[in-house]
Amino acid sequence: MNIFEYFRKEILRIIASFSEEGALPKNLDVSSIKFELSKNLAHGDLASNAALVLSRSVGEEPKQIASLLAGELRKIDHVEEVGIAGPGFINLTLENKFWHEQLRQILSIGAAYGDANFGNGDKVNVEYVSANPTGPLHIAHARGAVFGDVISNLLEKVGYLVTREYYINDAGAQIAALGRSAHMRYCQALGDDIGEMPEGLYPGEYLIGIGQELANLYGAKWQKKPETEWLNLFSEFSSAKMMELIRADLSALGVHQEVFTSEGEVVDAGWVDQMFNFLKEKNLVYTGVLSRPKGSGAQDNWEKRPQLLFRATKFGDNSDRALKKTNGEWTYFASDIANHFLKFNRGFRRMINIWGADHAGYIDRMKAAVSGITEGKGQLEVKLCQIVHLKKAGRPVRMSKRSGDFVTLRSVIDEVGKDIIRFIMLTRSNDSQMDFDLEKVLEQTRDNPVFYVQYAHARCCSILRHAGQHFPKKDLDPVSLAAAELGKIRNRSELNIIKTLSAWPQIVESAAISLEPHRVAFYLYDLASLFHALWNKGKEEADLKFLNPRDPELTRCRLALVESVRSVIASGLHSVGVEPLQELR
RNA sequence: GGCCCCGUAGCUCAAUUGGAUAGAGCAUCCGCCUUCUAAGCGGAAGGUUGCAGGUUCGAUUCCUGCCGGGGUCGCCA
Repeated sequence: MNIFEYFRKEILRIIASFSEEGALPKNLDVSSIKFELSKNLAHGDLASNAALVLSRSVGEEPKQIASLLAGELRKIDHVEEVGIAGPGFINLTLENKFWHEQLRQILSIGAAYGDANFGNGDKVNVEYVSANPTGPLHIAHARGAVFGDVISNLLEKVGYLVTREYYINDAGAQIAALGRSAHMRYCQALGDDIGEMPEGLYPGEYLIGIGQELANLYGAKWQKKPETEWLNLFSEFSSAKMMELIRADLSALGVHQEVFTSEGEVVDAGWVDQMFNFLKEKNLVYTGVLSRPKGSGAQDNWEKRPQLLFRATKFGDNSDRALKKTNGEWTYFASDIANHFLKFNRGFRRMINIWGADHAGYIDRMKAAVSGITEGKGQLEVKLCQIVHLKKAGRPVRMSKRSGDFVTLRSVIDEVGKDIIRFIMLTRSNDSQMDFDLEKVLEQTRDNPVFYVQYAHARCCSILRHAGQHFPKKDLDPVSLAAAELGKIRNRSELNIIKTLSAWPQIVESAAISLEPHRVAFYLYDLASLFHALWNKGKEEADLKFLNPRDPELTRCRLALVESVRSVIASGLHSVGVEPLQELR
């Protein structure tokens, strides 16, 4: 049980009974009342804003309400002290016994500690990466990949039924360009001198192998033929190959999506037509002319053109949006609406998309489309990941798309490993831009959070290994440690660690609700920091060492603490998809 | 020019979604290695949260207007 939830319920119960007696008004809005771990030790263990929140509707000073509530809070088990401070905060100090009991709980729940069930098994679709299969992934894709993946883990952890999804943009002009590029490489493999790759095609070396494969498969069959005869074949072949590559890269990053939806298949299955008919029926499409975009930019070739438009403005977008190109083809937007229409029909009312910051301008129209296509019953949330700048020793690593010369995600994985990439990607809020420095992330110092957290976990393991020399193995498993006489844990630093461990379920919950997985990374860093500090105290005060062969009872208490720290760090690392290390070498 | 994100300690970033004295790391200065891994720990110093208003018991957080940086702007995806 989440302790904050527990005390919240207690205070709500107290408020309700005062309402009943008439000491407080009835039907108070208590929704924003909460308990938190006190930031400042001088403020006790837990703090509540209850009196401040109620002040206005009750019509009394916060402090008066606080003292009314305080009298009852004092009667709750394990509450040692109730204080009123500042503008009217209620501070609880709890008996050590309460924290010992928390420790016992954490140990007996084990890896499931922090899990919750408020998702109620509701279906959520999380779509992320969704890069065009026109080339390998690079580091910015990794940010979205990790972000989406960890969001999914966290939502599962709190009880949602999550589907991780990748939407493959395997239709349209860019895929045709891929097919043409592959044809160039194919001709090259057959001995042609292709010279420079023409503007608009993909010059990257990754297509050379595909050209060779096509040459092996078909010989010279398509070498001199007109494009219309081979384009589809070449496009499909190479985009399929690219998807294999991308999936392998994702897998190397520890990202495994359950569903890969092909844009081409969505179109072929008629979902665009269905979507269009639906919108038409609801009078949400018309043929019209958009006004010229204002401001600078290369709009010199702009001219008035009637287009098939979706009434996005009806749902808050600031312009209606084109569904068909002037050549009669559906726009990307149209097939993306169809994709969301399909998702909704697959039973997802809640859809979460993770996009790169360059798609920010697309959010309003897509949300508008989802509102339209689901008649307001579906909900789309879009989270953006800001740009990642790849660096090496502080210097930018230049990536030129024109030459096709860029650092692939795969090469970064090979260089630093997936765990480091995953963790580093969570050391910034998704709204902040970030630098990814290939050298700094490998440093084994305190300013490398991955290392620092791993080191804490390894330290716990090391202590437990050493303990094995003094205790039989069966006495060291979490369950038997939970049975230890924990009353000997009295030191402030130790109790602080238990308090921090008690906040873990709340961290998971808030990270899942706000879709902000970086909170987990910061929490793990803080927990690791407390643990390292305690470890070091053992050097100054020998009786704070975890292992004390002369006092087996005390040692078992300490080991209980160590094991619970290990367990929560491991659980947090698993949530972010990082393998906890037993030892660092 | 419109829209979106960012602006917090010298630097890189947090801040439990409106809470108390705004916190970490790096860099600077001062301490700590016969150890359960010093790959670490403790302490000091560092702030008008870009600027100006507003909302209220209370604003880094919400609103308005500016300033600066980034992104994006009919048929590309």
